[in-house]
Amino acid sequence: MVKRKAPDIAVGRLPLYLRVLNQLEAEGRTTTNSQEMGNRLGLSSAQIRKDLSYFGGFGRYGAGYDVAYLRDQLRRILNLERIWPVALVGAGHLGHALANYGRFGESGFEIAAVFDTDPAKIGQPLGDLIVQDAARLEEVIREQGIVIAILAVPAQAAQTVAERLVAAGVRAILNYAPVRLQVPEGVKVQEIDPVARLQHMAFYLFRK
Amino acid sequence: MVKRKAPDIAVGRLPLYLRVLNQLEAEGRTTTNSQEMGNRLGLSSAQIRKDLSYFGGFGRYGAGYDVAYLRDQLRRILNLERIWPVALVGAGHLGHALANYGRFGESGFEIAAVFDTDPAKIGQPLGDLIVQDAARLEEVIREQGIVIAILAVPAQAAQTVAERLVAAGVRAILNYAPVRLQVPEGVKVQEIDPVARLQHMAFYLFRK
DNA sequence: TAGATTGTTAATCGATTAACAATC
DNA sequence: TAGATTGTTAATCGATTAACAATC
Repeated sequence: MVKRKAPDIAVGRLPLYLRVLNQLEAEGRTTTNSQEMGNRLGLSSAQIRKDLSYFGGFGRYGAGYDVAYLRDQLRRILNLERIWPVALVGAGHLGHALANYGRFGESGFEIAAVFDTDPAKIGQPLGDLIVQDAARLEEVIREQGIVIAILAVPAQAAQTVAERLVAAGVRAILNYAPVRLQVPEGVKVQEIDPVARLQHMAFYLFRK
Repeated sequence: MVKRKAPDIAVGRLPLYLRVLNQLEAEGRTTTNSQEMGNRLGLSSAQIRKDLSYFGGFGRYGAGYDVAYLRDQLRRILNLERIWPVALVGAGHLGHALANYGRFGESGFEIAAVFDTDPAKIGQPLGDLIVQDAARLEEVIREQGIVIAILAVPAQAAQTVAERLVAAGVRAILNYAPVRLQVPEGVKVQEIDPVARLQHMAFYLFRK
């Protein structure tokens, strides 16, 4: 039986499963099952079993899943067995929050370089790093073999910076600018737009 | 012909359409069409026309859409003709970035109160506001008639705070904590988890 | 009128769920 | 073995797209 390629939407849920497994482990739990994981995430148990089945069989019939084992498997599948160095572009308020975000390290990522164009910011410390001149973006990214970037620059600068990142070898961009980036085939982009999320929810609020 | 209720996934794209219309307007454009909007968002023109059709007919046959008119209609549909006061819980690095985020005001939202439990933070200024004791959460939220909150607290505090928010009248939560909140029917939650997004993209990166 | 683009229908595609045989 | 839960299939559900009549 040939296994169908996992749809992107299923891949996108794997990090949630990983998150739940980490939580379970922190609670001292050693086994779980698709029903319990589903409850914690508001998903059906069938969906969880189906998503996992794209990648293999990780459970034991009648007994569920070993928390540590499934967690390790998901980390392997998601390419998280190494620490990915990440370039952060933009050292404004958001850049500061991201540079100080404690969860990257334990999750497989590490901010390895921070850039800005503002002369007042260049040279200043940010977390463990020093803000570098964005003019040196390509150079530093190539030197450090960075393939993941976080874009925290103003909307009007985002597309240009994205193109420079891609030219320098970046293949995944977490984009905080409210712009749909145009990138070549093979480059992944995920957009984070809190305003769009708030507006989405506002639709359901009662008019007062 | 009875109009089918708009699916949530279509509602969630309306803010993107609104964003594009604002951009077009900033560029001085007065008309557009579904093809152009689709190009800018990486969506098909059919999808845009279909999404809009759940709410009415906003275009002109042969001529496309009037930018300002469609923008106004989307603002009306999304309940953005008023400024929604928003409670921000958590005055850490992320809270600071959010309190200083310039885009809320022009988008229909305004951070109206900031809370934290840390005595070192309570009383300190944050943007135009003063950080208040989280003990007074319910009181302030009720007083100000706040129904939208942004949760920027540590994961282990998130569920408890969410319950207090809901009890105080909040009906929409933008959740930055890496936890799937359990909330009653009728309360909307949107989760923002940059780590999950990075992990999603890491799946597609070449193993090195 | 000719040309263009909407709004809508129907077809297609893909994702979720229900159900259950497999199996520990 | 009895009980439990997986992994997988097939059915269902829902979203997207193609196509085109409507219409300015």
